[in-house]
Amino acid sequence: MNLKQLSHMLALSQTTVSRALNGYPEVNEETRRRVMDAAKRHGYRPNPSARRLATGKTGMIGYVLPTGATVDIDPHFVEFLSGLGDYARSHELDLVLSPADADDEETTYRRIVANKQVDAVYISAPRPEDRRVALVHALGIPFIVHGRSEGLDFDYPFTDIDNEGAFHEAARLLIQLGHRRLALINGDDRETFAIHRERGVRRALAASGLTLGERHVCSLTMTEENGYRAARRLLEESDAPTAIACSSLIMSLGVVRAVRDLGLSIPGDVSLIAHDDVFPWLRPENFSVPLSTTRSSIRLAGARVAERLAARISGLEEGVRGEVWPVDLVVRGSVAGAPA
Amino acid sequence: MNLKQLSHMLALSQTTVSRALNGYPEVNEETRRRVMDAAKRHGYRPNPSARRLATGKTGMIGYVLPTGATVDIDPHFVEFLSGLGDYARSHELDLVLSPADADDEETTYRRIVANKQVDAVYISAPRPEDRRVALVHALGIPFIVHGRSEGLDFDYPFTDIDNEGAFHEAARLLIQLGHRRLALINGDDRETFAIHRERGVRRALAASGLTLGERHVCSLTMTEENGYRAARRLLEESDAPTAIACSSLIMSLGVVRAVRDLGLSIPGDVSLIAHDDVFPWLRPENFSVPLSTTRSSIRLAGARVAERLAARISGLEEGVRGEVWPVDLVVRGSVAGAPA
DNA sequence: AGAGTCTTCCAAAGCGCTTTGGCTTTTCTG
DNA sequence: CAGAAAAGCCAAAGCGCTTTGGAAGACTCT
Repeated sequence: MNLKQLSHMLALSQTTVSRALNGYPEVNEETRRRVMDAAKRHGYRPNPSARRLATGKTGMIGYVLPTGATVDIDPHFVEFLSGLGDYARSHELDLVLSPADADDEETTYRRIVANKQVDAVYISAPRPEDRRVALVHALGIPFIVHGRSEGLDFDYPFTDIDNEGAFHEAARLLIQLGHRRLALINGDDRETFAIHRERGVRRALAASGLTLGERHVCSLTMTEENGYRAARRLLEESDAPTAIACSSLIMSLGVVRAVRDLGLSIPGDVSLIAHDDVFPWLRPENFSVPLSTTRSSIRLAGARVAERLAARISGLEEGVRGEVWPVDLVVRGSVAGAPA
Repeated sequence: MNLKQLSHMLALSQTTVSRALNGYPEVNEETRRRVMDAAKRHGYRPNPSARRLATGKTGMIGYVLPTGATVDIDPHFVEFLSGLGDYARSHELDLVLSPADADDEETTYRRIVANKQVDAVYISAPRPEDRRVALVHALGIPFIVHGRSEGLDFDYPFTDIDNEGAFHEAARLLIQLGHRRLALINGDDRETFAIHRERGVRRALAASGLTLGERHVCSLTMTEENGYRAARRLLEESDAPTAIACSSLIMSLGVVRAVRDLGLSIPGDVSLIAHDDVFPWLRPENFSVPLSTTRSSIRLAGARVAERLAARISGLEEGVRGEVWPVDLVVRGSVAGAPA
């Protein structure tokens, strides 16, 4: 059932039927009702391919997915996706993942924009002076950044959490508990979130006249193994830290294992606070020693990004407002006063 | 730059240019070269929206993503996606995720097929008599099932691993080591993979005149917490198992924690074998006691599914061949002879 | 009543591609 | 060398929708 058939059986022109269906004002309410009715009764659904050729609108939001034999997709992605998908569904939006060579995402961005394959895109895991952000900005497609870049000479819309604030608070708590030697086991510090977290820790330390030793900050992809290695290296040093802030729950699994392997204990010998993106399958309260966390649901962020993308597509949101969500500090058993 | 312009500047008809570009035979090789050349030089890329309206081909593969406030996307998904994306990229395929109400995926399948939004779909986590499989089969869109259904009155193409064989081997090893009371901590047993795994364990036990006690098999979503609960319940019973087979690495984190909480040890008091889908961020050899596993890369499966989808789209693969991959049994420190 | 203004609808021109059917020209065949 | 077959190209008709530019009729106003 296409528009032609429908309009023919209504003895109306395609124009009128199309307009009736799309809510244009220049059609009699009585007529509109008739059209709507017939459309529903015959299960008419406009062909999206035709519509997108005519309008350029696709009803899809895009994400460029870096791939490659050595490229691992962040497990956080799936949680973000849960939120994004949940919102997208309610607005009849689909998500298209365009796989790209991780070393050349630009080509893919250009392609999906030039081909009008999606109405908007989002960008995740941004870095300072992120080229993708600059690119989509230049290309003029609606977009939202999940996270923040830095050092760009223009403003752009983003949704981020207060990584600096979160880690500042975490560090401040540890310092208040008497810790003097803190360490940070961070994610990839080419990404802004990691930079902000480090900044937060440093700021808290500085406020008490302390510093973050150069060897006391690690930047690694967030795997259990890397958490283990980092913790092990840190704790075997002569000036081992008495408290660790860790950027991910997965890494802290490794940290906990390292602590145990070294015959140390949490929080007796070392306090631990990690960032929790809220996974349904791994919860900080269930760690052998319940883990203190800075918590922010990445799933909620996904839903929010979808919401803003939808708003931008339909013109309801304009401007370049960046929003920064506060992060909860949840204190559990893994922190205690510094050992004597 | 569109076809019209290009053909005009080549002084050829759109027909000829289109055919030259798409490799049709009825065009002079010399002409084809000229066309190809000009196309490249001017960076001509056919508009996909127009192409899909004309041909019905979209260059996209689809996946219906169950969503909802209480629905969690399986963390395995992201690894599968890595493989799928990696292959898809090399074939210029995009992946479209269509979020659906988890209680009504059918509507979404019908929509994406009716609208010709994708060239093929894949289905994951199938159940016996899976309605989605029956549906896409009936709708006639090319598809591959990742995993297997059961009890369907038609054949269909799938890529699965030998779950039954894997858990049969695992259980057989444990039995050979003298274990008599095995337990299975399984995933959701409404899904075929879990049924097959249980079947494998039972078959191995039966071969030695043993059985799987009713209370010795748990079926839960695969979270750390559920692994803990299940293990704890099992090990606190009077006829506690001396060996556990576990369906996921994440769950076994909880199992290990439970064992430790109860003052028991692996493998002294209880042997443990888990299934490993191969996550980059959590590796069985790094467990405090290196974990024996049945191993199969879900990422490879993703790539294979993409490969088969691409083949089916281009007509290179036909028929309903199901393929079943063997699974490695990797023995590490977590298994030992049964305690006296 | 005539002019002007709405209201309501329509015909037709796109959107940019593929493909059918046919028309020349060239090449082969007996 | 005539006739048939093959090669190479083209015009135009879709694909199914939106949107432009009217037009016809109804209504208002002076």
